[in-house]
Amino acid sequence: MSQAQALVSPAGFNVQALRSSCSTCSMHQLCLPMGLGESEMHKLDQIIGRRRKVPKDTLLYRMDDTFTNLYAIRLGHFKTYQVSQSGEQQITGFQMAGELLGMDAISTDQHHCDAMALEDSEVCEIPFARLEELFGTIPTLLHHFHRMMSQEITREQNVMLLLGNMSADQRFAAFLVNLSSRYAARGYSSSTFQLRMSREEIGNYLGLTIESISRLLSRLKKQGLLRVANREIELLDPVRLKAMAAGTEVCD
Amino acid sequence: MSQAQALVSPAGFNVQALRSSCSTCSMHQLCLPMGLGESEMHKLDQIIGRRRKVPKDTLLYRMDDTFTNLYAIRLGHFKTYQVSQSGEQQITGFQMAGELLGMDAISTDQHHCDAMALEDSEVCEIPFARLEELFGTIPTLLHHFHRMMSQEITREQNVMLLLGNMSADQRFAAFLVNLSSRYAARGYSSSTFQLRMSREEIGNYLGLTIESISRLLSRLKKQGLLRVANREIELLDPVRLKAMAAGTEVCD
DNA sequence: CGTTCTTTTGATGATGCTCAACTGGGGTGG
DNA sequence: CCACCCCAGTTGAGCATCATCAAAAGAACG
Repeated sequence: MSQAQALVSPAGFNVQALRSSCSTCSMHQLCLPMGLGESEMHKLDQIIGRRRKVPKDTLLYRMDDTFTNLYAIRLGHFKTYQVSQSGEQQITGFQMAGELLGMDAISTDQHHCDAMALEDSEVCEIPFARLEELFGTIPTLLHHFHRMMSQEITREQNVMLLLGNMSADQRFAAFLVNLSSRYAARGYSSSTFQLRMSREEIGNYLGLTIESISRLLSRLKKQGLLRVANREIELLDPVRLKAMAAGTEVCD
Repeated sequence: MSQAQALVSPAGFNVQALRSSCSTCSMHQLCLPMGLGESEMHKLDQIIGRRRKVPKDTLLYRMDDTFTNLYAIRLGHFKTYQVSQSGEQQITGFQMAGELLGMDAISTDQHHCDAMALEDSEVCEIPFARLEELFGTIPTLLHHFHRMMSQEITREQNVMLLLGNMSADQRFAAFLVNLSSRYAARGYSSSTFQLRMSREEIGNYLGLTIESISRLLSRLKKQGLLRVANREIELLDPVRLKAMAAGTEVCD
């Protein structure tokens, strides 16, 4: 029975339906199997474990858990955060469909952060040991995996730049522009989208307080750069917003 | 002619002498060849290009350079920094012997930052394409490479934590403690070492100004936590310093 | 031994934080 | 269906931390 059939099985719920299949996944051009041929993608499918649902506010993994799987986000949004020695949490990233979770755990075989679903989500479990075996036979896969790890490194460097020497205005504008482009890459609107995270979470990520985020939103709204209704956001002037992130446009 | 012979060749300067050899390198237990056997290390030696000298204040590579090599630091210290759109630079890391430079460039085949020597240094050029070929035959090497990339990711996450919600005191203490442990791992004193970077560079890295760093140094000196003479540093009370980094000990 | 660059120290000020009160939307129970 | 509550978010006032500006002192270099 093919997986496509399984997915429409009249039985409704079906264990087979929970098996992941890269070829039928809308994210496969952004995710690990990018650039693979049919047969290679099939090999990858073989090692990918179950598809796992992660309800909102639930942990996918937790700091110090032993590392066995990477997770590809199939659906939904996550946040990853570290907890400092003094108990403060620092959000290190917001991840969306097509992105890979858990790469920071390879170095010590222990996860270095918590990963929590911001909404009901689904991930594909990828046993890392078996993935490494596959690398030997599919160089394309290996190369793309390296690109994804490298991309994570540069993403974090950009956040360091943001936290290290950008003003509150710039940080927030950069944050919105970043979200916008990631939604665009997924075929969604680059101008209208829902924030999946609270103001507090945005503030934490950007090294600011919830009050600052709230004020920032109000000001950008007043300046006609945004339309805001709760977590629904519309970017009215992406060009000026980018200029603001770059520090060209001063927000007054 | 063996490489060991080449190194002591009476001819003095000698092209062979500039060939790298992992087995004779004091850093090989920290660096890429960690855990490799004799023959595997030899294979790695085969692909490693020349050993390259990088004089102080010289760029090893520059942002937007096309990526062909990773670099293993054999000797010396480097800084990597990004330049923001507004022209500000943000130092993203200080690297020392045994560490790998250039991993952020894999994702786009272009370097994403500048790498500059903080003192006269030497690196081993590692052609990445050939390294990837080797991965197919030496799984241990591949696995360790993944660990090194992953380690870079967690390192950066720690910096995000530092920049995102630590006070100036905590940042600076964490910085010193980090240097200390890295020197310890290399067999140097964990309490006495030379800062290879200027106060300005420290400040830039930590998201602070040079004046703040200077004041911080003066205060820690007055409190008896440090001895400072120019760039020579002695940590007099590592325990309290760690407590300060953790936010337990308040610096008054 | 002068020149230049880095560092130190002091005085002042702005950005973003803290604390506090208020608003509004969504869910729940009467 | 409405009233109420609760939580997330908003707004305001005052304040702290760290930045900025300025000047002097000290190291490094030729």
